[in-house]
Amino acid sequence: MANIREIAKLAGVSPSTVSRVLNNSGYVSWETRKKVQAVMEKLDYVPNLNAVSLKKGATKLIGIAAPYLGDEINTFLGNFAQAAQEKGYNITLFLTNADPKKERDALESLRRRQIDALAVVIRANDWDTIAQYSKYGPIVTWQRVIMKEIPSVFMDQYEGYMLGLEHLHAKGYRKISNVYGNPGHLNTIGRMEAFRDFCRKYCLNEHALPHFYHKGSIRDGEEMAHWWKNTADKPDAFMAPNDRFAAGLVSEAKRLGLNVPGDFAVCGFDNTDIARLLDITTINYPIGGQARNAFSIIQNRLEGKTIPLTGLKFELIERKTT
Amino acid sequence: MANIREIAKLAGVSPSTVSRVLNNSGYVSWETRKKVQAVMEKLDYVPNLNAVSLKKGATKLIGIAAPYLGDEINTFLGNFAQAAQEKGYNITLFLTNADPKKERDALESLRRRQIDALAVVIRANDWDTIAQYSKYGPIVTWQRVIMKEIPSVFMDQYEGYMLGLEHLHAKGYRKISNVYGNPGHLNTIGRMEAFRDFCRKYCLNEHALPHFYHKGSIRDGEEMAHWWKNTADKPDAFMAPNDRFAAGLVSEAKRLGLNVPGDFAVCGFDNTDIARLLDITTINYPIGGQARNAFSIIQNRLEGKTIPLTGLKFELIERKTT
DNA sequence: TTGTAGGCGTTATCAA
DNA sequence: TTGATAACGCCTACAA
Repeated sequence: MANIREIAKLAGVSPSTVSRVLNNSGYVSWETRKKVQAVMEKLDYVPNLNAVSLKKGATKLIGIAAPYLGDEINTFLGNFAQAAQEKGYNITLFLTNADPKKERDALESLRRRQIDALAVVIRANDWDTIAQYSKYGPIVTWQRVIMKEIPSVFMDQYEGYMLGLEHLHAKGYRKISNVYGNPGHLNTIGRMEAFRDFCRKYCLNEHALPHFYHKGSIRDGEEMAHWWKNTADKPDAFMAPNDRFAAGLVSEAKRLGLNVPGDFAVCGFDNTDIARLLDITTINYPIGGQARNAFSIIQNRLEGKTIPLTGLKFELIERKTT
Repeated sequence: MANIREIAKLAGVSPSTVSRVLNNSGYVSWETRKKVQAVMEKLDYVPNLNAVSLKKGATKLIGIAAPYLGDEINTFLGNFAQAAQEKGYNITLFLTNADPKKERDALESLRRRQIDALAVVIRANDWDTIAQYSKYGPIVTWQRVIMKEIPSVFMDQYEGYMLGLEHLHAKGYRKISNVYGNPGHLNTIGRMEAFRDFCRKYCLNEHALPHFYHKGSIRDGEEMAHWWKNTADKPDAFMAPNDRFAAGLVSEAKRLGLNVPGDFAVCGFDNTDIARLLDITTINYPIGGQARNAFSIIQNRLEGKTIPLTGLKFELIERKTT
C-alpha cells in the first residue's frame, strides 16, 4: 500500500509536492506534475481517505437513519443519495427498525465523526434526545418538528389531506372515515385538523363515523375491508394514511366481493407505484423534492452555502377508486 | 473537541492509559480507570473514529452497491444491514442507477479505504473490472458468477424456475411463454436451462411460443397484457421474471377485461409483498438468507473467521393466478 | 500498573 | 516552484 511518502521518494520530490498534484493546489511545474503522476500510476497509488478525513476533519459521509425500507422512504432515500453523490458525498445507511438504541448508533456515529451530518428520516428517539446531538453536526428530518436544532423538510399534511377530502366531497361522498397513522406524530395532527375544518366548512358531524389510528400497513388495509363488511353503519369513503394501506384495503375488498368505489371510495396518500398499479386515487406528495431540500440544508450548513430550497406542493391524482 | 491527550492531562495520566481504558486493554487500576472515565464524561469525550480507522487500517464500514431500491433489493439490503450492524459494521450505500461510473465510485471507495468491503448486489461493470478491485478488499455479489475473486451468494435459478414450470404443467397449462430478464446474466441462463429440460421431459416444443428478454418492470408487465390481447397464437401461461412484472401483467389484464387465470395464468418470482397483495402465485426466493450469507462471507474474510453459511432453497407459493 | 515514543497517511503553514 | 515541519487523534511496542 504505497503512501504519499513513497511516491515522493520515487519521484524525487517532497510529500508536499505530491499532495499538491493530488489536490491541484498551489504551484507545481508541468514536468514535476507529470513525473509524479507517472509514479502514482505505476504504483497504483490513491490517497487513503481515512487520513484525508482525519486531517480535514470531515468524512464526506452523510448518515441517513430510517426505521425500514419501503415505498416512501425509498423515494426519499434515492433522491437524497443522488443529490449527495452529485456533490461528492456518500451515504451511510442506518436501519433503526424503530429501535431507539439503533438510532442512537447513528447519532453516535455523528458524535464520533464517522459521518458529517445525519438525516433522520423517521425518528425513534424523542426530539430532545436527537437535538442533543446537533452540536456534533447538522441533523435534518423529514418529520414535522419545530426546533432550531433540527431543520425539517416536512410539508404540512393539512393541505394535501384537504385536497383529498374536498375531492371526496365533490364526488358526493358524505360518510368519510379517516384512517390515520400515529396520532402522536404531528403529520397526523395536520390531517386531523384538515378534517375538522372540512367538517366545519360543510356542516358535517366530525364524529358521525369511527376513525382509526396507528394504521399504515398493507395488512391494516386488508383488515379494514373486513371491518367494513361486518359493521353496521358503514362509511362510504376512506381517507387512507398512505398508499400501502389503501392498496391492502382495495385488494382485500375485491377478494371479499366488494366493489370499489361502488361500495366505498378510497383515497390513498403519497402517489407511489403501488397506487398507480392498483388504480387508486391518491395525493401526490413530492417526496423527492423534500429529499433534495434536506440535502441542500445539510450542504448549506456544512459548506456555509445558501443554496435556496425548492418550493413544493401537493396534488390530487384522480384514478378509479373514487 | 477534546482529544485523548487532553483527557490524559486532566486526569493526570498518559494518553496510553486513556487509550487502555477506552479499549479495555492491558492493565489499568480501578482508581485510574474511574478517574479517567470521570474526565471523559465531563468533557463529553468520545474517540474520533477517523483516527481509529487510520490507525487500525479498517473503517468498520461495508459498502453496498445496487442499481436502485426495490422490493427484492430492499430485502437483501435490510437483512444485510441488520447482520452487519449486529457485528459492529455500518453500511454505506451506493445507488448506481446501473451506471458503471457510479459503481466505479463504490469500487474506488474500497480502493481508497473508505470502506473495508463491498457487496455488489447487482453489478453495472463487467466482472473483470470488478474483480480488479478485489485486491483492495473482499467483494461479494448476489449475482451468479464463478470467479475466485468474487464469491457469490447466488442461488441457481434453475431449481426455482423448474418449480414454477412443474406447477403450471400440473395445473394443465401447456402453452407457456417465458419472460426473462437480461439474457446475459447467468441468472437468466439457469432459467432458460430449466425450461429446456422441462420441455424435454414432457416432450414439448421449446419454441412453440415466443419468449421475451430484457423485461422486468411493472410497465413491461403492463405492455405484455396488451401484447397478449393483440396476438394470434396466445400462450395460456406466463412465467414472469419477477413479481413486479407479474403484478403489472395481472393488473393491466384486469383493466383490459381479461381474466387471470381464465385467459392465462401468471407465475411470479421472488415472493415479495406485491405478489401477496395481488394474489399472485410465485416462487419464494430466500433473499434474506442470501444477504446474511453475503455478510458472513465478508466477515469471514475480514476477520479470518470461518462462520458457516446457511443452506437455502426455493419454494412454490400457490395463489390465485394459476 | 503506567509512561514514552513513534507511526498511521495526509494536509497546511511557512520558509526557502 | 519546492521542501521542512508540524499537526490531525489515536494505538501499541517497549521500557520503566
